[in-house]
Amino acid sequence: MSTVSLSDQALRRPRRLVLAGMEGCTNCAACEVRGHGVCSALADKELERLSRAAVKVTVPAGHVFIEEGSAAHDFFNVTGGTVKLFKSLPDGRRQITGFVGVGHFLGLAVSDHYAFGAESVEQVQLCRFSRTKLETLMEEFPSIERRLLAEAANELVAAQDQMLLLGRKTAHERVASFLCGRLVEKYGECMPPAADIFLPMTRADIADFLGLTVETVSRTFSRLRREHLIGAGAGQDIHIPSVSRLEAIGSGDG
Amino acid sequence: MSTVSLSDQALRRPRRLVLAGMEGCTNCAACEVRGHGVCSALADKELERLSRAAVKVTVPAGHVFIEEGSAAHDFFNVTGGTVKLFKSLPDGRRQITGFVGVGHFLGLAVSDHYAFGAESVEQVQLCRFSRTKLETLMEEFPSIERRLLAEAANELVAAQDQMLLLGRKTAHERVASFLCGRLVEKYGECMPPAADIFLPMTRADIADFLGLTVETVSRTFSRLRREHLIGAGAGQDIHIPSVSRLEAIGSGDG
DNA sequence: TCGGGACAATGATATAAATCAAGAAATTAT
DNA sequence: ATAATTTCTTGATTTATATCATTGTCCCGA
Repeated sequence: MSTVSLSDQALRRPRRLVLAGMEGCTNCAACEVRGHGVCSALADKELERLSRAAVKVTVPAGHVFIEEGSAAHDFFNVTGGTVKLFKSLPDGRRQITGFVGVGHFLGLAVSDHYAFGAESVEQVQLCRFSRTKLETLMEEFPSIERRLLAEAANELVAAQDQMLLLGRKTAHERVASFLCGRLVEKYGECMPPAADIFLPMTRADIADFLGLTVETVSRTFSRLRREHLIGAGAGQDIHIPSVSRLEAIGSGDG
Repeated sequence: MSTVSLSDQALRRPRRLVLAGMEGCTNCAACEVRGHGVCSALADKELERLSRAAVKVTVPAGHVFIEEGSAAHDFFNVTGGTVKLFKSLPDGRRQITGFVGVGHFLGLAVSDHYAFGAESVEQVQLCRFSRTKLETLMEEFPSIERRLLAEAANELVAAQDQMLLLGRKTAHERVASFLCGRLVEKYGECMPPAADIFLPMTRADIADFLGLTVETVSRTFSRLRREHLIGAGAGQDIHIPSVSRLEAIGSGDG
């Protein structure tokens, strides 16, 4: 049995998939049991092939493992930890385009160079495939392609939400949206009325994700605290007494 | 879904697609001739099937043909004109996530409701498919799936560029990036040293795309004119005397 | 040819967020 | 533990862009 395994959530990510026939696992026990993370949407034979083609890698916190603009040889599946994806301007301004967690694929580049950089936020586990191998596998097993299409469609929706945030929301709304996003990441569809979240990233990362400065992010957290929209405890652990109130703020209904 | 935007880095747009065997067109003469907009990456037999499954629709300028949040029954391919995709906040703030032109697919929704709205900028021709039919066709012809994956990957790159623009660029840089994006749309890889473009959208649309106000967009055009980065002629026809200088501004190297 | 309505440009002023500056916590190293 | 860093918070001030207000320009229909 191969020791290399794709993340458990790899194929269960998108709650509802784009197209018929992709309903697959959205947390299926089967995946858990098999321990390979690639869900029932893929046949066992395909799973075998994927697993054998992957190399497991561990990246310590704070390491850039995809350099912006470098040759795009590999394709990754996150099996542990959180990764930040970013783009930069020549003078150092930086935009984090997303935080991706367990189960996400990355490296679906358009050209033969990565259009973005990737850095580990915490210690991260990855499954690495060569892209040429992935192409071969896709030829053989179209279900992989379907899985990637579903992932891409989900990311596209997230990207559009983020564009609305960056283009039109206030700092207050941005931070609220961000916290709601983390809640979705943690709870998916079944959102509790109150919740706690852990933020592995720094204020600076949050600022670069929300198109703000560290100071504004910090001030906004303080304001949310003052308004009792988040609990008093500072730092990385955030208590949210009323998820719905926060959602209202984040979606501009505040 | 959203396309376009194509700022700075997006200059290395689609041309080369994600995966082997997807080289196909993004405006190929063949498509023009065939008149269905579905590119050469698809075999003739598949094209036949797609064409027969599609209904051709003409939408006059300024019509919303996808209502935000409405049930996602259909899937479209743009065969003429320009479409704007957008998301709104309850109080009317709006973000245009992309302008999409001939050859683009749209409606690759994640759920059974569209996450965005779509409105024609000019008179638009569309091929409409039912999504269920598309699913059937995809089962039969995996190359369609591959084509959609390529499109989605391209849009994702464009979306990341747009996030960098919205989160970190100045008004000056945003407008320059926007113009460069239109140039890429028109000329693709082979960019002339100087060029003219026609902007079918209003200043208000440009503002909603760039996360600015109409006034700022107008002022920025005036500034670019004053700096001789664009020609003196006002309105929708823009002359760009030095494409490379504009690109430098747009990519933050100004 | 004229007149009305949308679109665009420009000026004056307001403001949200950035920048500059300093101290307080938290983390890591010694 | 204690020192050295880094991260976070808060305050004072500046600034880029938004907002408000006005005028000019381009269409299109009568």
